[in-house]
Amino acid sequence: MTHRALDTKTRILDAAEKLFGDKGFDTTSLRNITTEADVNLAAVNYHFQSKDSLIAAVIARRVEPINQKRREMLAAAGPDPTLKQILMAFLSPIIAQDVSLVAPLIGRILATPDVCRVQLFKKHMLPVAQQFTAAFQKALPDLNETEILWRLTFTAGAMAHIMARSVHIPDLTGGKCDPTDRPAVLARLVTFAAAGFRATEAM
Amino acid sequence: MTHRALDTKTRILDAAEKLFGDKGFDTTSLRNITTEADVNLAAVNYHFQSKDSLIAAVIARRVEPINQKRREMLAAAGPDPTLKQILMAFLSPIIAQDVSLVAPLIGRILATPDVCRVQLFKKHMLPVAQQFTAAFQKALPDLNETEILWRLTFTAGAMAHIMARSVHIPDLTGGKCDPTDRPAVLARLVTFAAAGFRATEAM
DNA sequence: GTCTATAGGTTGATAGAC
DNA sequence: GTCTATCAACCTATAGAC
Repeated sequence: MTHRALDTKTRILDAAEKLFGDKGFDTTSLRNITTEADVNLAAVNYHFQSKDSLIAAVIARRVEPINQKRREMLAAAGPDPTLKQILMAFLSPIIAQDVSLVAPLIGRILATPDVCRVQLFKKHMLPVAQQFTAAFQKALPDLNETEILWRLTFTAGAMAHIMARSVHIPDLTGGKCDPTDRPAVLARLVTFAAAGFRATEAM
Repeated sequence: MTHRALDTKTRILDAAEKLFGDKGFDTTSLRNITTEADVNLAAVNYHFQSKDSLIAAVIARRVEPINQKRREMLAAAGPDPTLKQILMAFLSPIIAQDVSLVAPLIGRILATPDVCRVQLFKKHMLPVAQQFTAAFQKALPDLNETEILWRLTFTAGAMAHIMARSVHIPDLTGGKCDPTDRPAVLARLVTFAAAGFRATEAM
């Protein structure tokens, strides 16, 4: 019996999550991961079959709880949620994430077209997106579905961007924007997106 | 004298731009590029010194004209541009881009933290961002600089997202959103962002 | 300027001992 | 389950002939 806190499989997932977030999926080699996790190189191919399967496992471990939380918050808002409640249910679980470690990973997923489309969007995100589009339609009956889908895309893009670049935002804003204050970021994005969703064509 | 339409250097830049956009900077090898460009492997190290220099050259070739056009549009709007004019000057040159070939590349740049920060943002984007922040402050005197920087970040994120994922948006929206209709996309994003910029804290 | 050839290093994945 | 050792393929970059 070893005195290690976590088992090998978890150690690999943790290390992979960290490195994928820092350097991206392609740049991170299995050797980088096993070194960081302090496990043997062959262990990754024993517990997971391939690098692609490992990527899928890393993503699923973080995305599924977030989507679960999204569904819970949307359900908790009752049968007729307000625009702000819907946006909170969609954004809060991913932005107000406990660890700053998860943010870069999520950002990488959303910013990498190939991995994203195949692994995440088609499997994890599409049902959630449909559920939220329906909620938006109910809250904004004057907006047609196409318009809602566009504005949801814009909102998801803003979210993805502050996730992906959370480390660099202070550098780019002369230290004026602090992305580590998650509740403040969330409040600002909800305000911004809610106004965007309520915009009328004529400006 | 060869019958080739373009010289080797341009052929390399074109091929690199295409492949970087499709597969990302790290995944694309110099061999991929020279094969696509139908030039010799050593040519890339002759005309550019290294892969990093090639990436910088590919980025600069597209980003500089866009930023130039942004400055021109902002100046053309006069000394007191409206919010919509500022947003148009910022978004139009990058979104209403002629070719659909450029969109993935721009998306990749904005989605890759490492290359982005070093190559693009610090060199190309920071002066433009400062110029536009000043314009926003003049148009929205009630908004403090931090708030403007956050909302500009959200807007840039939405822009980056539709650039990076322009190929996949129809797939994710059941064909309802068509990102190839650039003027329509631009109009929608300007409407969305303008409302977001005008939002008041209390919702 | 363009080519071939190759050095020197890294990668993902596996075979087989323990 | 964990290890060592290794394969075959790939990479960037360069040296040197033409």
